[in-house]
Formats: sequence, C-alpha cells, structure tokens
Amino acid sequence: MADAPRKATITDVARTAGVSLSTVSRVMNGNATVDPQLAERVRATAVDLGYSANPLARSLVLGRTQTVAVVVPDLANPTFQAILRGISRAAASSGYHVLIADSAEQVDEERLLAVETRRRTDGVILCAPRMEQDQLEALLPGLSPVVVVNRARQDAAPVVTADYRGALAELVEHLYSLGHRRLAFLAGVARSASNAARLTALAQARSALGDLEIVEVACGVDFDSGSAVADTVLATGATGILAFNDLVAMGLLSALADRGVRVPEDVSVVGFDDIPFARYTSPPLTTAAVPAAELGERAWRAMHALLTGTEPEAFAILAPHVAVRGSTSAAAS
Amino acid sequence: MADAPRKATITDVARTAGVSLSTVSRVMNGNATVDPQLAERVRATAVDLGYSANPLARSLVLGRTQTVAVVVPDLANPTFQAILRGISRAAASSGYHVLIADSAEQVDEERLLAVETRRRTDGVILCAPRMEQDQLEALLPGLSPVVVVNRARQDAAPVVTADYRGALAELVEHLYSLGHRRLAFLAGVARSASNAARLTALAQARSALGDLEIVEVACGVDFDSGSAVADTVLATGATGILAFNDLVAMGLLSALADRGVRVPEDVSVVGFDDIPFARYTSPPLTTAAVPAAELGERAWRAMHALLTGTEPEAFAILAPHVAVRGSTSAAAS
DNA sequence: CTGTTAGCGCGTTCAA
DNA sequence: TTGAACGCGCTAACAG
Repeated sequence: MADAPRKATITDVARTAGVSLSTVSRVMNGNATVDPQLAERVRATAVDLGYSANPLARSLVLGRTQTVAVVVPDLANPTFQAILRGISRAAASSGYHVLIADSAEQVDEERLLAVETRRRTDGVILCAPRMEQDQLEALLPGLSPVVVVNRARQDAAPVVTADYRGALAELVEHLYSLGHRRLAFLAGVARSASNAARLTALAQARSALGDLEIVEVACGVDFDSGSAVADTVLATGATGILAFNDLVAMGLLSALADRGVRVPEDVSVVGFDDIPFARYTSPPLTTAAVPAAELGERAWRAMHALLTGTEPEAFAILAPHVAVRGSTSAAAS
Repeated sequence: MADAPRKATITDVARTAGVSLSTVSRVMNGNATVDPQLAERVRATAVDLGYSANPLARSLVLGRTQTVAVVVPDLANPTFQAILRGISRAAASSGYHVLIADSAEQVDEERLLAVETRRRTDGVILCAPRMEQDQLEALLPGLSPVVVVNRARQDAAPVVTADYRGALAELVEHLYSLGHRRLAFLAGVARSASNAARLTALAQARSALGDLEIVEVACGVDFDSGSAVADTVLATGATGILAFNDLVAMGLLSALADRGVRVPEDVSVVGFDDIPFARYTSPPLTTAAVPAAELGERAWRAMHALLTGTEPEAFAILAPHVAVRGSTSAAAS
C-alpha cells in the first residue's frame, strides 16, 4: 500500500527528448507550430515516461480548474441526488469535474461552503439554498460565475427551477376534469417554499374555477402523517384528495383501505414527486413529478454558458410531468 | 452576472501591511515566530482586504489538495448515493473536500476516471469497481493512496465492504428459527457479485442445517420480476421465501395478495436492502440491510489513515442489520 | 520553428 | 524575528 511513484514532469520529458520545456508544452497542447518529426519524438518519450501534465500547475497558470462546485442542502434527499447526478453527467460530458459540498441543512454553513469551494473551482452551483433572499443576494456577486437551482429569479445569477405551482395546478385540473368539485389538500410543512408554491396553485385554481371547493388539512410530509389524517379527510366530504407528496398519499391509501374506503371508486387520491414506488401502490398512484435530473442538466447548461462567455438563460422554469394512474377516476355522481 | 473581482493575493497583503511575503505567510499559517504586534497588523490588513490563501497555489507548493476523489459506478443507485454521503460527511468533518466521478456503469471508463481524478486529489476511493480483479490489481498501485469499497480483499489497498453473505445467512436463520424447513430463493442477475455472495450463504446454510431445503428460482431484480414468479414459487411448496431484494419481495407480495395467499399466515416473505418503503408494505416487510452510509464513513476512515500515515484496517467487513417485521411468522404446522 | 524568460501564488529554506 | 531568494510544474510572451 505504498505511495504511488512520483509522476514524470514536463522537465523530465524535455530532458529525455532533448528539447525545451516550451516545445513539450506545445506538443502536449496540440500547438501546431512544431516540426512533425520533433513532435512525434516528444510524444513518444511522453508516452514512454507515462507523462501527462500536472492539472494543479496547469490550473494555477491558466486560471481555470475545469471543475465546478455543487452545494446541496442534503445529500440524503433524493431530489438533490437526482439534481447532482444531472449536473455530474452533463459536466463530465463537457470535460468538467464536480466538487460536492453537503451543507447538511445547516443554513449558516452554506455561505462558507460556497465561498470555500468556489475558490478551488471555476464556478459554483447552489442547489435550493436555504438562506434568506437578502443573504443570497449579498453572496451571489462574489461567487460569480454562479447558478442557482430551485429559488426565485435572481439578478446576480441565472436560476433554474421546477414549476411546483404548475405541477399542483395540473393535478387540480386533472381532478376537476374528472368531475371532482370538492377537494382536500393535505398540507406539508407550513413555512417551506414548496408548500407555499402549492398553496398559490390552489388559490389560483379556486378563483379560476368558480364551482371548485378546496379545503386545507394540516398534515405533514411522511407516511404516518398521511395515515393519521384519514378520518379528518373523510369528514370533509371531499371526493378528490391532494396529498402533499407520495409518502403522505401512501399513508392515506393505507388508512383508507383499513376503513374499507375504496380508491378510486369512493375517493380519488393524488400524490406528488412520483417516487419509484408510486406505481406499485394499490391502486397505483396518480402523481406529478418535477424532472430533477433535467434540472441539474439545465443548471450545468447555464453554468457552461457563463464559463464560455455565452449568455445563459436568466430564468428557466421546468414543467412537471403528471403520471395518471389508478388512484384517480371520475367522481361518483 | 459579471465575474467576481480578483481576490487579494499574499503580495497585496504584504505591500499594504509593509512587510515581506514570508511574514504574511507565517502569520496566516500560525507560525509562532512572529512579533505579536506585527502579526496583528498583518492579520488586520488580511481581513481588511478579504484575503485568504489561494488553495491552488497552496496545493502546488504543498503537494496536497485537501481533496479526495470518489469514483462510483452509478450515481442513480441509492446504495452509492448513501456511500457517497457517508464519505462526504466524514471527509468534510476532517476538513477535506470530495470530487465525484460517475462512471455510469461504463467499465472501461473506470480506470480513466480514477487516474484522472487521482491527479487532482490526494487519494481516491473506488466504490464497487466493476472491472475484473486483474485489472483492479494492476490499477491500484498507481492510485495510492486508494481505498476500495465493496470488493474482495486486496493486497494493494484497504477494502471496506458489506457482508452480503452474512446478511442473507441471518435471514435464512430467521426463517429457520421460525420453523420453516423448505425455502425458495428468488435469484437476481446471475453473474453479479452480490448474487454470488447470496448463493454462498445458501450453500453454507444447506450444509449446516441438514433438514433445510432451499430451491432456487430464477427471477430478476425488480417489482415485475417478483410478481411474475409468484406461481412458480407457490408450486415449489416453500413456506419461506427469500427475495433477491425488497422490490422483488414487493412484487411477490402484490401477486400473492391477488391470489388470495395470506402473508405471513400461509407463507413468509423476506426482502433485502430495507428500502424506505419496506416498512409500509402490507404486511410490513422483514428484510436485511447493509449500512451503506457507514460503509462510506469507514472508507473515509481508511483513507484518512493512509493520508496521515497511520496504518488503516486492511479489510473491514460491516455487519448487516436485519429488520423483522410483519411478513414473517412461524411456519404453519 | 525553437529556446529562454517570466510569471501564476504560495511555503520554505537560508542569511541577516 | 524578518526578508530575499528559490522552487512547485506549467504556459505564454518574447527572442532568435
């Protein structure tokens, strides 16, 4: 388990090939103004010595690292995992590396991580930063080039975000078109941005559709929360139920089954996120999802534009995908 | 969205404070041999100018980057996500950064990614490398310091792995202790290492427990595979069923319910992995899991030992955790 | 077309 | 205790 032997340097190659450093550098960087024979000789000794340029030294002199940093609030969260994957794959295909920083939901760590990783990279992508808007505004300029994911539009950086509002709106329309006129919404954590987006969607739906009623039921974000509110939900008399997410919907489904309430014959239920198991519940869950991996891909695209001097899209909002499955059907008449 | 202004360099600080570069360097690195007053003045101007040492230049001269690379076969795989998270958190708490590389299951990319990222970092952690053993052996020495996760013991690097064999063995024992004497194993992909580990466990169980029968049923790794083999499984007459993983078990559970077969009254079913929804199936699934995040943590520990010159544990094998839930009970007598 | 020189920004000898 | 000089390994001006 000894250390790897010291890598050959450009000096080694130059000396062995009997040329100057610059010549080796030119050859390695494909600079055409080198005698073909000489170039070939240099290339041969480079291969011979197993030489390749030290990326650190290169970065120092070139002022670029071919690396971007990604700061996420929680690597355990599937959404950020998917975003990270999207970024990573896209960046790799552009020849870039990815440095990852997990703030573990410590809001006060975000700034530090961003600043610190930015210094080792050519740019930073902030995923759903938890900090306040004014803090974010103060931070962004010093981070440039920087891209923000899942936040409101910013002046100092391009933003790529998913349309949580639109996603819920589509689900509401789906239920409405099936004839449901009385809906219940199982709310998640009150102060979260994504819950706010959902509430906005509901408000808009109410004012757009005069004969639609939507009652809100305080709930939560997990399986148990969903199953706990079953009786409350049934008491509302709603025929269509919008769960905060798929977990909540699954909990509700389970509790409804226990009570002998049939889905979708008696009530229709929709979830949110389209987690992998949504298609395997009984009945399979109608749900909506934001394309997280594509979010990452688009974030990279914006970053790449900044890096290459092109003008990035200032604000991209990705449309959700609604998967209609067995948990929804026409309202009983 | 303009670029961030050029950061202050050590030269700027030295000039502004009216001292030499070396003095600033000493102060910044806490070298005690500096006049307290002078040090304070330097520190003040450093803060004033918002100075902090350029990590790249530092890395070049110090020969270390405070960064390690992690190469994974597939960032979409929950297991590797968890391992990555474990590494990331542990490394961060030691003041290290993590560079991530996703080979996207392209075996021929693994070597390149490892070598390339290694050059930008102080070491590399190879997660479940897909390459053949002889290729791995040839690669490891040049990567040192390097740690391998989820492979057999190696000469050239410490290995941290989960005990897949032991995990299945525990499940078998669990069923055996409940009185089951005829079991069925739903096999996954034939040539995979983790499937091989499971088969080994079965073979050992068969020879250790004389009155135990285990029949193997070719299956697959997903929900549909599990539901497709339901009839075949029932035909074996087994009372205890070991699914390759939780998805398979869930598919089977679903198909058994359709056929009116009661779980666990008629047959007991166990899964593998303990995915988040295993506890929410009906009945909740008895399953075993390898502690992926801890695997990452241990991998970091080994890497950190190599980095600090301590002797790492050459081979660590982590015990699985068996979660007994409602899908298993005493065999019908 | 090739070699020499000067940095990139820093840590670290070596004298003073 | 401090500063001057060197080098980490490389690229890019500038000569020749």
